[in-house]
Formats: sequence, structure tokens, C-alpha cells
Amino acid sequence: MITIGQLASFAGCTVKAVRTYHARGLLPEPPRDAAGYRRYDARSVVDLVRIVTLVRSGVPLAQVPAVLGAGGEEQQAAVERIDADLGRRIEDLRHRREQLRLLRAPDRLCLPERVVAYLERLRALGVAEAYVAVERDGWILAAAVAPASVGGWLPVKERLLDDPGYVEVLRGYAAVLDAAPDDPRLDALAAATAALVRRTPQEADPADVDLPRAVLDLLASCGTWSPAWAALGERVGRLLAER
Amino acid sequence: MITIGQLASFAGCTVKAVRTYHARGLLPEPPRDAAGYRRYDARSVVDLVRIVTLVRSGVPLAQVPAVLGAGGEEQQAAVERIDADLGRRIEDLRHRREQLRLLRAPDRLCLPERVVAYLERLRALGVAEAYVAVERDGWILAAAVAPASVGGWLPVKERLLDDPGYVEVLRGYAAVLDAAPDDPRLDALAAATAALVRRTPQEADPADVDLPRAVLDLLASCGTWSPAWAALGERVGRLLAER
DNA sequence: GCTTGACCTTGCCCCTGGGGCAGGGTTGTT
DNA sequence: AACAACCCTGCCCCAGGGGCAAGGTCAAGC
Repeated sequence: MITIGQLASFAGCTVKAVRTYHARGLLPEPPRDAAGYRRYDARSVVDLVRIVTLVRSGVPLAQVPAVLGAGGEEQQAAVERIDADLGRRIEDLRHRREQLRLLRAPDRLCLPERVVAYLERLRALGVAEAYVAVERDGWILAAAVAPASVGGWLPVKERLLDDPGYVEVLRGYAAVLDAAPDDPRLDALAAATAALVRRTPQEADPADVDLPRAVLDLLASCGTWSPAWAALGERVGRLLAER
Repeated sequence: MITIGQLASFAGCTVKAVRTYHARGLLPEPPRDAAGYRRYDARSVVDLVRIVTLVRSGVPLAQVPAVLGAGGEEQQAAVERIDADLGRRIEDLRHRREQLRLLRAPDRLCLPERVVAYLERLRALGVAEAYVAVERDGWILAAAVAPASVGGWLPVKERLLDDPGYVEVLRGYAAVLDAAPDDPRLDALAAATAALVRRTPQEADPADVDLPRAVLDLLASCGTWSPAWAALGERVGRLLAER
């Protein structure tokens, strides 16, 4: 007649684990002595060793009775199920680990290959890192809210980078990213933007048509992340409306 | 201005997850509208997409701020730690899965190779399966409470199987496993056991000497798992004491 | 105007496999 | 008589949410 502590140390588990197995009905509650202590016999040791062995083999507590109590076929089937489940969990962790490795480069975070290449091209043009970060966030947003449209917008933006006038304006936007809304540079930049828009063919983007209103609003709001940009947008709008 | 449901669907997670991230401080609470609904903007979408990406890559929620907020070096270190942890968990699951595969043969449950061989030899001698099961439990018990002694006992038991007289008595014990304590066969079996004990050299087992009292009692109690065996033990004791 | 269904809010309990602590009782040894 | 080492129950905690209750809100269709 041994105590719970001895039982646990024989079976190589903790006292808490033994009490958990009692509560789960995996191991029957033994009789108590006068002080209310649980008193175990040899059977309990054997039963507990079996349970501990199964648990350490990855059998979920809920499946332990099925594996211990069932005869050959049923047991076999239960073990196969548990084995398959372990395999799935291993695969899942492995997949997460691969994803994690892809995150090591911060740009790759959440973005398709081609967008990463586009951002790299921006950097090569000498655009400030802060502006690239804003563009990156914009693409993350676009990929989240309108994934089907990203493939259509990307070639347009790539072609724009071939236009020196566009790149000049873009550098201007990057320069005033943290500027105040009344920065003196904004007037010239707004005029340059308006001129650029006027000489750029304005075809309606077919990919945008189906987007719900909420998505369009979200995407539009990207242009106002910087107070200076918000002011710019307003001035450009006025200039374009003038003529 | 979008609602929590739209936000969640954009980021590819559940509404519940968004609220959990708020509660965990991973994503700031947005302003509420007149009805008390949370109203999100484009920034929230980008932030949430980042969080979801990290979580799906196996980053624990508690580590997400460290990975998102930290700059290069710190972030790198955090990712390395998480990667190492994922590796440990994968290894653990793989190890459990291997253990599980070893359990497919029920005899192997918790037992060293040589004990399995011994049990196989018992079976080959034509001993009833129920008896083999009792022996198996006895070995599980022994391996749990006195693992250092099993190596000493095993050769002794193996040698005993070479003695036809011992095997005969053993068959007798197997036959009365489920018998009543007053079964008529018990008298002859007790006499045969006593005779066997008398002609077997009784060396004290050196491995037993150091075992604590509780362990010895446990091991001794194996002999009384069957009521008939308990009665047999008593009768054999009386016969041996007689002369 | 009224209903219906979809959406939002908070709060609570559930899952795994125990860990850890509080507060109190029981042994066995000195 | 004190002390350490056990034992008891009951409670809260971990990750990452799932699911439900009970109630408030919004838009569409009749």
C-alpha cells in the first residue's frame, strides 16, 4: 500500500498528473486511509505505467481508454488515427517554420514576389526608405482587400517607373512625406502632379469596377497617411478642376 | 471606415481573433461609432495582416510585439528563438510518434527487449495467454519499481524455463488462474511447488537486498492477483514450514 | 410600419495537459 | 514540541481561440 507520491515516482510522472488521470477517469480512484490519503496497490502501478507510456507516445488523454481497453483491431485503428494526427501536427509545425523562414527579410512580409521586386526597384531609384515603407504598407493593404486587382495594378505602376517625369514627382512626394500641410514645396509639387496627370492617358482601370465602396474608400485613404499628402491631394484636385 | 467583420475577412482571420488581439494589446482598439461598434481604417488592416502572418508562421502571440516592433538585430534574435522553439516542438512530436510506432505490438508496451523475448518463450511453451498477460504485468511492475533489479532476475527466470519440473508447475499455475480458492487441484499443485522449492538451490538474490520495504511488498502482492494463487501461496508456505 | 436576417457588443465557460499556489491536515523523525 | 516532508481540495494560469447567451443595430423587403 503506497501513497500517491510513491506511485507517481514509480511511474515517472508527477503527483498532479496522477490526480488529473483520476479526474479524467483514466485511472480508478483507490481507497482512502483514515487520514483521507489515497492508498495504491501493485495494479495501480501497472495501470499508471501503461497510461504514462501512452501519453508520452503522443496519445491524447481522451484516447487513452480506447487504446488501453480495446482489443486488437479497434486498438490498431485508434493508434493509426493518433499517428495520422501526430503526422498532421508535425506537418503543420513544419509549414509554419518554413513560413517563418520566409519572413526573415522584412519586405517579404505578406507580399507576393513581384511586389517585392517593385519595391526593390523603388529603392534602386534612390527613393527614401520611409517612402518605400509606406508603399509596402499600401501593397499589403491592396493584397488584403483586393487581391485579384493587384495583378492588374502592378504592371501599370511598373510602367510608370519608366517615365522620368513620374519618378521626379514621386521623389517629390517622398521628400515631403513628413512635411507640414503648409510646406512651401507643396505648391510646385501639386502643379507638377497636375501636369503629369494631364499628359497621362486616363483609361478606367477595369479591375477596379467591381470593388465595393468600402474597399475603394480604404484604398483611397492610403493617400492621406501623410498630412502633406492629404493637402497635396486637395490642391491637385483643385488644379485639375480649374481647367 | 469598416467594421470588425470586414476587417477580419480582409485579413483572413476570425472576428474572435481580432478581439483577442485587442485584448492582448497586439492591435490598438479603434474608435467606436455611435452604436458602440468598432470602426477601423486602412492602418488597422495593414497591422492586422502583419499580425495574422506572424501568428500563422508560428510566432506565439506574446512574441508578436517583439517581432513587429523591434528593429533588425532584436527582431532577428526573436525570430531565431521562435524558430528554435518550433524545431524543438517538431522534434518532440516526432519522438512521440516513434514511440507510438513501437507500441503497435502490445507486448512491447513499456518493456525491454529481453522481457519480450522471455514472454515469447512462455507462449511457445503453450502457456495460456491469460497467464502470459499476468507475467507481463508483473514485469511492467518490476521494471517500474525496481528497474535495476530486472536485469538480475531475468536470467534466473530464463534458466528456470529449462527445468521441465518448473515448467510443469508453471502450467499448473496457469491452469488455476481463474479457479476458486478451494479448487481440488490446488492441493496437488501446492505439493508439487513445495517439492520444487526444496530441490532448487535457494541463493539469496543480491539484487533484492537494497530494495525498500514498500517495493518488496508491492512485488510480493503480484502473487495474490488470483485468489487461487493466494490460497496456493498460503498452502505452500505451510508445507515448507512443516519440515 | 414591421419583420427578417445579418451583424455587432460583452461576458462566460470549454478545450490540452498539467503547473503552481493557498490554506490546512498528517506523518515520521529528532 | 518542533520540523520537514507529505497529503488533501480548490482555485487560477498558460495558447489560441470556439461556441453560446443575451441583447443592441442596421439594411432590405413586404
